[in-house]
Amino acid sequence: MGRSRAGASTRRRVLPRGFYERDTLSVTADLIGKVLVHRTPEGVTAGAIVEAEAYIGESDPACHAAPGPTARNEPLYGPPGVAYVYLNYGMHYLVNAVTEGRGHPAAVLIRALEPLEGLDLMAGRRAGGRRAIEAPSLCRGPGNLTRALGISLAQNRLPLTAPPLSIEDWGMPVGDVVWGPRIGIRVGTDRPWRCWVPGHSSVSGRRVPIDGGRT
DNA sequence: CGTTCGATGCACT
DNA sequence: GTGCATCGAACGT
Repeated sequence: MGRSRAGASTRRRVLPRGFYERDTLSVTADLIGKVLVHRTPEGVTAGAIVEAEAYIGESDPACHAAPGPTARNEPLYGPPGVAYVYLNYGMHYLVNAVTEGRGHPAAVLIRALEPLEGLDLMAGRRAGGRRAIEAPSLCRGPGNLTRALGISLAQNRLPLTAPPLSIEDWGMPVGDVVWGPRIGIRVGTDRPWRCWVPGHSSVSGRRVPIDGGRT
């Protein structure tokens, strides 16, 4: 047993299906600090979740289950612990973790990661002939993180409880999280179901809450 | 700083 | 045909 790294725990536990088989707001909060990992032939990319949103049930107008069962949202009605990926605005893939189960369609949208592993690969996938992307921006925003990790419709319905796509506990220290309204949606903005690490440089949207940001 | 707006594919009405 | 769970360039203040 090589104790490889100094400091942080080296134990890496893949979250089991039972983790997701709970009320969605609890899962959302508990996903903060967990690590989304994608293992591909190109290499491994991974990042700690620092921002997520809950979408809960057919009564949530912003949830894809709002219209009832359709071809696209079918994964929401399936077992929890599965990836729900879809194409938005014709160009961005968004990844969710399906929760609850038992015919109760709900999911957590992963909105931002703190890059931990495979930063060069992320940068290569993000590159678009523009200037170099700073590390905190590589996985800032739901469309950006899927691109950085190489997640597309090919990963839709994959279990998150085993490679190649998994969410793991790497023993990352987690401080306080805060809640606020979900962003980027036209309906259901009244529900404070967005959860994030306050002040984190990889969180999307306006990251300086109230006090005014200094410097 | 701030806001506006085009890109681009497809699920759903 | 309409409208997105987005992003970033372009422009205004």
